[in-house]
Amino acid sequence: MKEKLGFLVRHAIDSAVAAGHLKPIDPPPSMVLEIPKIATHGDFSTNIAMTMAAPQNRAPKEIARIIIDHIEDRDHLLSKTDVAGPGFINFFIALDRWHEVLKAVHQEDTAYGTSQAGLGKRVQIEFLSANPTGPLHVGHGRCAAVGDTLAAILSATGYEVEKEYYVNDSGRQIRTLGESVLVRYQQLLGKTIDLPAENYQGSYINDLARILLDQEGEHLLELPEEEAITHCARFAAMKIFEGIREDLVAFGVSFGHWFSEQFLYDSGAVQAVIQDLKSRDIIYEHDGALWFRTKDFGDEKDRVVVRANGLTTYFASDIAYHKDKFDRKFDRIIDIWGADHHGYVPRVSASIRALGYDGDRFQVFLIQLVNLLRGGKPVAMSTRAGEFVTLREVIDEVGRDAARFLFLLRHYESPLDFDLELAKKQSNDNPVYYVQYVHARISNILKKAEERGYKDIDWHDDFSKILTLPEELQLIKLMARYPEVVARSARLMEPHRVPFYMKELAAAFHAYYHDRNKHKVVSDDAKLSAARLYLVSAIRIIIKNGLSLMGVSAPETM
RNA sequence: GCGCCUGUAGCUCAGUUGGAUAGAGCAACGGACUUCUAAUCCGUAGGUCGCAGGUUCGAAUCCUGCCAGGCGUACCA
Repeated sequence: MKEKLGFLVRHAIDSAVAAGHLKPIDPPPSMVLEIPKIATHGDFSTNIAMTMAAPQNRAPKEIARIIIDHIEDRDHLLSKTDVAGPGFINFFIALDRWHEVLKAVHQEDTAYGTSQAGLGKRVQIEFLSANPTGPLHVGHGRCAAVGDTLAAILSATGYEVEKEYYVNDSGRQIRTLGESVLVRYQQLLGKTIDLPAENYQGSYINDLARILLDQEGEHLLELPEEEAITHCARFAAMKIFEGIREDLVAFGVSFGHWFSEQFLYDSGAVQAVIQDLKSRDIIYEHDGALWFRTKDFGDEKDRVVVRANGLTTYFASDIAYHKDKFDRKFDRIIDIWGADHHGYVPRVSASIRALGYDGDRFQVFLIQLVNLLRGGKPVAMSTRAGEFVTLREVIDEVGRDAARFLFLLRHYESPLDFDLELAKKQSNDNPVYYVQYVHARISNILKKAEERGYKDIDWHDDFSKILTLPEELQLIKLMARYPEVVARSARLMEPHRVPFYMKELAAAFHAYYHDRNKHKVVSDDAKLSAARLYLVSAIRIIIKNGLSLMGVSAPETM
């Protein structure tokens, strides 16, 4: 709808210029068409006459009038056009043109809302990538929900999307994990050793030690310490990783690729990239360590890649990792990190530029932290002390649908308060059910309608003459906006726009549904019933599509 | 100190790339179930958009400086 109108206006400006009524414009003015807040200002409005006023050296209202005079509305899209305020042009869409939206929704069905902006482009989105040193917690849940939904939204706008999880299965934190498990293992066998404070303290370490003991017996005691630690580390990381994968299944998140950090070492990729950069003097030696000249590429200082003790830093493998991503030829590479990693962005960007890649293709989105509450009171969380609420506990307690919806309901740049009590409530506080209820209600209407003989209703041109109530028109206009909501959500990488739109559509439907005396969907009037059934089933399609982007189910009954 | 994020109704938050009269939900108050599902709806009330300047036809939105909160600022991950 908006595109058609945009075409009309651009065409009008061109013909006004051709007729000599306006000066040629270079570059052509950017078109902002928007839906006014106030209904009496029309279905769409544009400020284009005002932005053209200065370069044209004419009054905005005068320009607006000229543009309107040159609109050639051959398809009778518009019922009225006028100039208002300081120079807005307000457009009123002809009533019967709106109803075609319903036809489009039904025809496109699960594809309604998809678009082509990303067609032919490959995007990789890496998210979550939690270390296999402990179970997923609530904060991970937010990253998972946001990443997964962004992937779905990008996919809906035509991109070929690859979701990847980077597994930090190497390095110091894995060794620490091994040490922690070994100590607990030894304790189980009666040895009196304390768990060092820098080790992982969580009770899941005890559980892992117990499983290890049950499965393999006491033989680890006889191994040299290094070997025992390595063995424990492998065992624990594998077990924890299995758990993470199970949690992700329960949360409805899937990855196309799992990328191992260890692989970057085993394949020699890390050493190779270090050698290469060293030969180009981008990596240099100082105080016995190897430093990357990140400062020359926008970071505030140079960063260590290999420490004086010979161990590589996390940054070293990340350089090789991002090189690998670029070598896989994606048009866009997106990293989604927790906001506590934001200080890390400049050095990774620096390394990408230092390697000669196009830094514009790389974007990092930082997800702000989650504050877990219960009944308004903060729940203490500390990974190191092992006090945290796991994602699994949240899924078990509030359900996957509620958890995902609530994680998505906030702009990712805002910290999120996640209240467990609120998430469980089946009331107005909890928008998940509010939206899902629409799907259930409409499903029920369709079931009832079928019992009365209304089935598989097709579009009929009469519908535009039947569905004329203001509420019905309002619903249709709302439905017309859906594709743009998805497109905008993808363009701005802001998934929260989808649930907000869903709430709005749900509210409009509930209000419509509730006034049954005025507009009951299924009645004795066959034509009216058919038209309204067509209307509500279109709403159901959009609700289902939107929820599907969020990974939230659309129940038939509640 | 420096960097990133945030600041809008009592609370939790939206706000269409700078538009016309500031928007929801919750909480509060008053109403609606003989119904296609009340997990719903209708109404009332609630605002110095953190503060101060600036940019222009026009600012919650952009710029500058403050104030407050969160996070970060390792030869940690």
